[in-house]
Amino acid sequence: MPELPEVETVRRVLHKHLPGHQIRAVQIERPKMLRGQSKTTFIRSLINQKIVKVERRAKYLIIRLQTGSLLIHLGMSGQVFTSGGKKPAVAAGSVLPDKHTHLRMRLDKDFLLYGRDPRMFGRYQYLSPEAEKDFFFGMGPEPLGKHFTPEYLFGILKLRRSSLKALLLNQKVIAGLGNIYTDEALFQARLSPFLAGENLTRAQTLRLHTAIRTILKKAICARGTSISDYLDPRHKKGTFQQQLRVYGQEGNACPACRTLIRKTVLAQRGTHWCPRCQVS
DNA sequence: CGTATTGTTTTGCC
DNA sequence: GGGCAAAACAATAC
Repeated sequence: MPELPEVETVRRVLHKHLPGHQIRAVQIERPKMLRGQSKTTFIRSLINQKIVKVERRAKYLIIRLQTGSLLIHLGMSGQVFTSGGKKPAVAAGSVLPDKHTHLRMRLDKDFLLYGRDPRMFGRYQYLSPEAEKDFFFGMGPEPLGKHFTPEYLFGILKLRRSSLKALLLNQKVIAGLGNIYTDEALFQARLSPFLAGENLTRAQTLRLHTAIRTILKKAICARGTSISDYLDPRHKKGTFQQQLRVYGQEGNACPACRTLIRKTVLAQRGTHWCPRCQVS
């Protein structure tokens, strides 16, 4: 379930290894992953291009090329694996590429890059320099960036009647939060996920702003959350699952007050909260 | 075999 | 025309 911290972890690993490499061959096994873009256009756009750097916007990986970029969204179960020199892309005991490996790229110096996605909720896409401007238009600020201020958050929540849960998941409000970090941030801020944005006080907004940034920074430090299948490009698990306080903790005691953590559906998502700590 | 899982896009209502 | 909610969509594990 890659959200901002997982995608950022993947970005950092890729950025360490990929820049300077040239793309020699591209295979795409499941054209559906291209979301309508033609396979030939995709391959023709990538081939012989040199990778300049690897960036991230929201939950999107941007592998920047000399001309345009390769955009990767990991969806729910997406993984990117690389290997270079003597290091295999294949973890000991695993079989790669397998039937879920939809993207295979050979770079120079026998460097490999695989895209794997069992549920195929993710996407691979080539973006021309012009297309990229439109693609991210209207997306909310990066929560760890300078545009995400308490004033911005207060201003945008004030206008909205939706629940905090729905608003934090809305990428036009804030970019990069998913289900796990939304629930964790609301718990840390001691705010009910049911609370409407417009009812938030300045003090509560400040708490939420701090909580979002703190949780994301901690999760990046922990290299993300590996609950079911998330792995970084070198097959390394994250460790933030050890620090989850509400997500997946239904029926367990709240770490702050020992009340049992509850779970319900809100904004069409599984939502975890402490009914005592998160009352308003 | 129905249910749960999630992020993005689409649809239709107000 | 924008906010909002719900559905659609992608596919698998259990």
